[in-house]
Amino acid sequence: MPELPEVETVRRGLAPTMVGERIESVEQRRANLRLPFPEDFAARLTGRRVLSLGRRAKYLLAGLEGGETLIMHLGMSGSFRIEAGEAAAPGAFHHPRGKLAAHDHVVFVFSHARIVYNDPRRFGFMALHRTDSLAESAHLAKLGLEPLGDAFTAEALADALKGAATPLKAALLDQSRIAGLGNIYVCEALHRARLSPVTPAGDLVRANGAPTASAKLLTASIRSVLEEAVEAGGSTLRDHRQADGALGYFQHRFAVYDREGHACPRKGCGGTIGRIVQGARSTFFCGDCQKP
DNA sequence: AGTTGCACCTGGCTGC
DNA sequence: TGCAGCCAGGTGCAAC
Repeated sequence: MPELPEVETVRRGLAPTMVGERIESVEQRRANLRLPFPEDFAARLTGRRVLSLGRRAKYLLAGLEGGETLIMHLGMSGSFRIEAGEAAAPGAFHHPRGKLAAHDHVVFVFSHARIVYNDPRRFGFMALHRTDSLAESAHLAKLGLEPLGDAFTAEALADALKGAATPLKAALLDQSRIAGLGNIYVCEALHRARLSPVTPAGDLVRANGAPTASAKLLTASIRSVLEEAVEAGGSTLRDHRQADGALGYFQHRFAVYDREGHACPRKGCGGTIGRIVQGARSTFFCGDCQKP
C-alpha cells in the first residue's frame, strides 16, 4: 500500500499505541528483509521508550529513548497490525500471545499491546541511526523535497527538475528530486495538472530557472492529491489495511491509475485513459487532456 | 553526472 | 483443475 499518504496513515494509526510507551521486547523472526537487520537489533530496542513517531517521505521514524531512531520502510507489501491486550486487572495488562501469521517478521511487544510487522515480498527494511545525526543516515540523506512541507514550492520544484531530460513521470518518481510520490500519485498528479508523462522534466523550468505555469500547476496538484489522499486514509489495494484494520478510501477517487479503457473523468474531456510503460512501470494517463 | 535496467521477493490473476 | 506467465504500491546498485 505504501506511498506517502499510506505511510502517513500508518503513522497516525500507530502513534497512539507506540508513543510514550516502552518496548518490552522485540521478536525478530528472520535475519533480513530486503536488507539485513541492524546488528543487535532487538537488544537495541528492548527497554526503550518510544518518544516520537514521525515520517519523512515514505519512511517511518520512531525516535527512541537512548539516542537512536528506528527507521522503517514498508517496501511494496509491508504493513503493521496492532493487537491490543486485554485488561487482566485494573492497571495490569498482558499482551496477546496469539499465533503469528505467515510473513510476520517483527513483533514489537508493549505492556498493553503488540505491533506486528508483516511483509510478504520483504521489500521493506528497518534500520537504526543516531537521532542527533538522523538526516545523515544513508537512507534519508539523498531524499529530495518533502511534498507536504513548507519548502515545497513551485520554485523548489523547478530547481529539482532543472536541466532534466528524463520524462516527467520518471523525474517525479525519483526520490532524490521529490520524495514520497510513487506510481499511483505521480499518475494522479500529472492528470490533475494536465501534463503529459512523457514531457521532458526540464521543460517545466524557464531559462532563468523560474518555474513555468505548468510547474506551478503541478506543484499545487501534487500537494492537493496527497492531502486529499491522507484525508481519505490513503488507498487500500489488494487487501492491505491500516494498522487499526480500517480501510482507506482514496482508491475510489483515482482518475487514471489502473483505469485503462475508462472514460477520462475530466469535465468536457471525452478522452479515454490509456496505459504506456515507462521504466518498466505502467503509466496511466489521458492523451486528450494531458499535453506537453 | 545523469539515466537506465535489473535485482530483490511472494501472491494473485489470466489464459491456455 | 493445474500450471505457466505476467503483473503489482519501492528502492539500491551496477552498468552504460
